[in-house]
Amino acid sequence: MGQSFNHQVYDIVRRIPAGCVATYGQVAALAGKPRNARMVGYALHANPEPGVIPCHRVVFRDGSLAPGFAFGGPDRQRALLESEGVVFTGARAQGNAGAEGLRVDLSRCQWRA
DNA sequence: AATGTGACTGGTA
DNA sequence: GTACCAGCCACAT
Repeated sequence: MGQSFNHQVYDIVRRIPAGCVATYGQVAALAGKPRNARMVGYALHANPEPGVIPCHRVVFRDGSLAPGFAFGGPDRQRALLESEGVVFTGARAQGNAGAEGLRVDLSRCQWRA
């Protein structure tokens, strides 16, 4: 049942509390596949229940956001997270989303199961 | 069945 | 500090 992983991802992301974020690798690990961080992103892209699954609370390991596939823009994602009380830092990240220039302060807002 | 791609990550330049 | 590259695993064509 390969769908289990997918379903697990949704279930895990769904229980991330507001004001906190989780990394793709973290969700993947909780789902039982620590190497499938990429698959997590893929699963969230499928997002069967938008509005129910807070995929905006899932970020890169460095705290940076997706380059441009999210909800209508990483700016939208950042606004949403800030609205929930997530703290951002004004530093740039790796070549992934440096254009956006902001990273979540994982030290303070990363979710713990 | 094989090749290419990717909402990732860690390591290196 | 940032930028780029290679490795990884599952899905799409």
